[in-house]
Amino acid sequence: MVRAAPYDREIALDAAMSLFWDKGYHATSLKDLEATLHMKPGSIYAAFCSKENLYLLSLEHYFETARARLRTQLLQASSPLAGLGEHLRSYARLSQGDTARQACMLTKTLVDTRSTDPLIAQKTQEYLGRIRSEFATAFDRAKALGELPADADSNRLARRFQANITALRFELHQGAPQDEIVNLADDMAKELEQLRI
Amino acid sequence: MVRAAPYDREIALDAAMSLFWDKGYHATSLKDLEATLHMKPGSIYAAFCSKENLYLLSLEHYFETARARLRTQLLQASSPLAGLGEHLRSYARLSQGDTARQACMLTKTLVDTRSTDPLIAQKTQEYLGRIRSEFATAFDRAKALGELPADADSNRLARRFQANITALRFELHQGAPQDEIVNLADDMAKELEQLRI
DNA sequence: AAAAACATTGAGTGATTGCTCAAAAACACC
DNA sequence: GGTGTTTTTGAGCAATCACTCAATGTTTTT
Repeated sequence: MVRAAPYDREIALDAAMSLFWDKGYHATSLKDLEATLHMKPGSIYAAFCSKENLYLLSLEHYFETARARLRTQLLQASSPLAGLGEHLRSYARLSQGDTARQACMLTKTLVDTRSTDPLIAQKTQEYLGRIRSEFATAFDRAKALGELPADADSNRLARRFQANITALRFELHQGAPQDEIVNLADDMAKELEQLRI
Repeated sequence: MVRAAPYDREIALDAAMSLFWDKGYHATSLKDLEATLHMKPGSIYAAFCSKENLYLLSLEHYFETARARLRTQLLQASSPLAGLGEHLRSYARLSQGDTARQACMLTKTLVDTRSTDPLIAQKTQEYLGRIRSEFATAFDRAKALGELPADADSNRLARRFQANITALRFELHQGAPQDEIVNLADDMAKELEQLRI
């Protein structure tokens, strides 16, 4: 009998994340995970304790990745507002093929677990809040740099911005035609740029 | 043995809708349905064929109800744009308690079934499209009445409007504080009213 | 090279899944 | 009140669920 290569925690976690992101918590079975992670049930439980815990770890992995991507995107931009606008429009450029990855995993998770898995739902709310505060920080920087009026409400703008992204990504997930997605992202980006002065 | 009262199809369907809306398709078991509908498995299958079919019927019931509510709301308003604005703000007035009913069932369904139940997902997309065309019709009426410029793009506005509602309801579902919800609805409504001329 | 420590295996656990169907109960008609 | 139809019942089906563990294989330590 050939022994499988020792599992790589990072690779396994990334694969689990993809699967969960695609199918959701409840619709993903251990059989699915065994196949995707190339691990037997015993190994999965030795490494990750439970399906719920594996989901929590996958979710954390998603959050860390998403936040890192956002931060580099904001740092590379010519200004905070430009960075946020670029972030918005970058979703409109996503390939239409990869339907599973188009809606935010945090959004999908909250919908899937809000009334069945308090622990997962709570963690998800926390992550959403932390992403939102990244947006708020960007708006704060915009104020400090004179891109926004000094009396702008960063938290309110952050909530509005996050709501826009949620909606845009849901439209992607829904399968809206590419040109309508681009229009939608344009409308949202214009709204953002109108704040500038 | 006491025989149960003959089931009332409308009442049962409404109860099923509530349960599915709350827990989602995958997380709802037949045991749950039996308890909620006060029906034994045999009766459920005699009346509704399968869990999937019961879900489809519940979804249809949701759609009909939601559309009817929207239509009366639009008819009662002083103008199309005013009606749409009122529709938006009415979500912000929803009680914070009823977390399950705050996100749109169509939204939740699509997230839950997109990559596992093509039939349900497809029907959901259809219903979302039909709601969107209700919005588009309202924007058309606004144009006809001179509330909007003649060159306004009704379909584009409808998509944007629906995206806003999706986002607003998700924030409700997420548990955002009441005052922030009101602010968000205000931002969206103002955006709508800025179109007027 | 032997022993101790660790990782992986996969058949198998009891519970639960969506669902069936023969029997029984309630109804409609005469 | 008897007969035939319709509806409801609930024990129980095969399949699947999340999960366990003794056995086995692979390293590390000595």
